[in-house]
Amino acid sequence: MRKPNPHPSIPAPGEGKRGEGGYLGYLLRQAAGAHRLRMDRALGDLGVTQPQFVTLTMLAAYPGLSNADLARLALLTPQTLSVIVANLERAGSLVRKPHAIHGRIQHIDLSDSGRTLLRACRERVQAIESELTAGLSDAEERAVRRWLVGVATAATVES
Amino acid sequence: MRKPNPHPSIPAPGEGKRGEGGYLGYLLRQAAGAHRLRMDRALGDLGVTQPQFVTLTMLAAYPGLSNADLARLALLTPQTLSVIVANLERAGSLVRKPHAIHGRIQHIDLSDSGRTLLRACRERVQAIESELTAGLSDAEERAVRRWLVGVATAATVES
DNA sequence: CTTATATCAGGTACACTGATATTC
DNA sequence: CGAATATCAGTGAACCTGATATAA
Repeated sequence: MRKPNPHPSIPAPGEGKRGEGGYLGYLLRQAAGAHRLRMDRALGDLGVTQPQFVTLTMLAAYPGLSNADLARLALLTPQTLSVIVANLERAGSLVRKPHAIHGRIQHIDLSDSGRTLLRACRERVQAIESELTAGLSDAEERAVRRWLVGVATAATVES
Repeated sequence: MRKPNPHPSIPAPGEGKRGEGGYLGYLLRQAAGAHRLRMDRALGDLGVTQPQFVTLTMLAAYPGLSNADLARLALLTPQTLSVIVANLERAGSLVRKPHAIHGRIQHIDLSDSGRTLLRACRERVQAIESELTAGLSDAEERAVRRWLVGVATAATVES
């Protein structure tokens, strides 16, 4: 039992009845977990988590989004995302404008320090990103992207 | 919240400088999150989470693994996995044999109810699995699998 | 002494449901 | 009233690091 796994190369259990490789969902989870780990390591000393990085990136691309908007984009509940936003606000990375003229909507924007922080994050993430695409042909990368988007949106459709 | 989401189609922010679609890691996280959500919904009333399902599946494929073994396979720390194992043990889905003859290794096996539970989980997961591969040609599925495995193992190699 | 195992202790971010208040 | 927003309260599984004890 000591070395049941000289190099698991991820066994991916599951009856490969009609297929070959076992659960695709298992591989998806495995890959996402590994990626999350690398991101945590890369961004850890900046005090930024993966969900926080996503949120910062969203806000950089679409300034002034509301909590609810962000939750929809991230496919999370507003309550969940409000925690992430609160943590980022506590760190001074973003600013909420209670303003909104009408409604109780709170528009959220990156602060200057938030923008600086995001730039620092991007530098580190770039290296990881490049490795993700390394070894993929253009056609393969397109297929992978299309598949990922499909999986992400499929869950959105039903409900 | 009923249908707040006509269909964002996941913007995937990130400067598409040299590429087109933005962060691949973002899409990966998005897809994994959506998949986790679907799994939670499908397995929720069985009281099983995705990590627990993975662990059960592992044990079915490789009975008698230790906590440390499982942690390595799942790319997690032993402490993290021990929590998952503890939850499964509390539910009576698995049995730990303090035995081990030598060492303090605790061999873990599915209980009868654990096996029954796993069967029930599989039925529900099958549907989700099929949807994952739907719309993929054989070549594309191979590419996706290869990519996922690569991403998962890349993090393993370094350290 | 070194390595691997298990486990205790502590901490945190994430993610959920449920209930409430506000505003259009 | 209905719909969308925000937010409070509570719960819990999953992650982590660090320290400890035991055994090969």
